[in-house]
Amino acid sequence: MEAIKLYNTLSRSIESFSSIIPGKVGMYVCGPTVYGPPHLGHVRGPIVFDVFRRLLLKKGYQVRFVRNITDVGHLVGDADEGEDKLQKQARLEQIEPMEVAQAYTDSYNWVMDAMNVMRPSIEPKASGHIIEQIEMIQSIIEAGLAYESNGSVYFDVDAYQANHHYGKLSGRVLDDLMAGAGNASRELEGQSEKRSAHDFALWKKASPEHIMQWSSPWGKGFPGWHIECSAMSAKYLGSEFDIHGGGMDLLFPHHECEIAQSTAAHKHEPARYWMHHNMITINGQKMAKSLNNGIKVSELFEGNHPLLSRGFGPNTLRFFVLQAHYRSTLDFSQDALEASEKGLKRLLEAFKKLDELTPSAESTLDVDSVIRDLNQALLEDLNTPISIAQFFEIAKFINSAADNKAKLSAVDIQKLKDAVGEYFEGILGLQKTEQNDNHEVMDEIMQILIQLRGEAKQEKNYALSDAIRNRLKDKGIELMDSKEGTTWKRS
RNA sequence: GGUCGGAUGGCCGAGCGGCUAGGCAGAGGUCUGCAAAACCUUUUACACCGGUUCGAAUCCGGUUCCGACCUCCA
Repeated sequence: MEAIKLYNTLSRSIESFSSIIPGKVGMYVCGPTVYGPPHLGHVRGPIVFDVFRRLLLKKGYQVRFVRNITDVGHLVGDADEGEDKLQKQARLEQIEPMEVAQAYTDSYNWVMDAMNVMRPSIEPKASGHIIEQIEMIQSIIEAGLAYESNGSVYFDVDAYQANHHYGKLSGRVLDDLMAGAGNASRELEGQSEKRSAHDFALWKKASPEHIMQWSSPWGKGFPGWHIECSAMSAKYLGSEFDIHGGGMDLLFPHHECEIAQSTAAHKHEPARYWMHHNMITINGQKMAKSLNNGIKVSELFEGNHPLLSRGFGPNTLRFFVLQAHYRSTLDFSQDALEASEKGLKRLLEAFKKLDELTPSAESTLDVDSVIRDLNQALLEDLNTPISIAQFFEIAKFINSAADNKAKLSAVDIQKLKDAVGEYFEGILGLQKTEQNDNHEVMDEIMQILIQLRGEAKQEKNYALSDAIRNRLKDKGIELMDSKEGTTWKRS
């Protein structure tokens, strides 16, 4: 089996990957909190980890890929202290919290499907694993590393610190955290119940008006902010599994807390490799709700956003994401999207010619080395931009051969076809055809037809103008004339 | 304030000690009824100041900017 190298946040270095059980990989990725429509930031992680999963599969591993849905427990900012995000949204929309969660889960998965991200092997919901979370909290209490206080349960960081290193993943030092805590003006709810400011909640007591609450040994409440991932990863992948992935913004406190909780409950660390992808930025800043600079995926697809003059398809978005290395920030702009779209189009046009090439007796191009580099790049910490660069080499080969400026043998042509199938489609997960259900582009086309038909009408060439209208109608598009002009719609 | 990361040509983005990254845009050419596509050629780089080295975008030190995390976040 070829060696896969990946950057492990735990060691801050690139390591050779080896699985706990030979040939099998357990992978857990933090999924979305489903309280809002999917935005651009939701897109990068799933794509990156999807490519890594596909790489593992292609290299012969059996992979169990778990990605959770968080539908409970997270609190909103200080403006809405103590109120569950889902509850808040539900109140606004006058529907059940679970209905909100379901709707956003569906739209999230719709986006994932559109981007050709494989569905997880298991997609556990936090709300469906309350018992597991309670059990895990109990074992942490039994280990003497958590305490109950006024109906809530907190993780005792100081007690844990006696025998473990809280902060080993993120490189935090407890004293620094204290220094930082003094700086934070915001007073979190229940701070006085804690023995120490850096203790974090495993279970939170719910106020009576709190809709989402469950019975527990400590009274009615809801699980803490980090316990779900620990409980669900252990349930489906075992208390020790291979890879845990997520965004860099989750490194601290979320993943740090996961390590502490799991270690407290299971006496050993949960994951061997921690993978973190970097953020998508816009004008150099990450997209965040607090900055109000997020772009919804639907807005991107439709071009319905102040920063966009037109829409871009999901395949383009996936390509755009993979043109940057996953550990670098990726700056979003219309220009960057356009460059990706054009580049992708060039690749797809070249691939189409693959079937029409007339083979030569021998090749004048080194197909093997390009494919070798392509494979090597993916094995080296998932260097997708380099692997894509090799596909541009391949496109150049194909185009040159099509122009009779180079020769490719039948064997090499087949190798290129296989590379497109195995790597471009199989691992990078890119589609060979961009389904252009793009309203902006469609509308531009329609405006041209409408204008031509208008000119025909001016010349009283009604045979032609009617022919245009009738033939469009046959294709399911209706033209409607009015004083203000002609509009169109799908009938 | 603490911790960590980054500054690459008009834009996006690789590289991390010597060898063209790549894409988009720009320029010239070939082809072409015109366009487009394609092909060939080509212009713009490594924030700044020192140091190590035969050789540095790449290593070390300093400076200046920018960002992430410390709070829900992908």
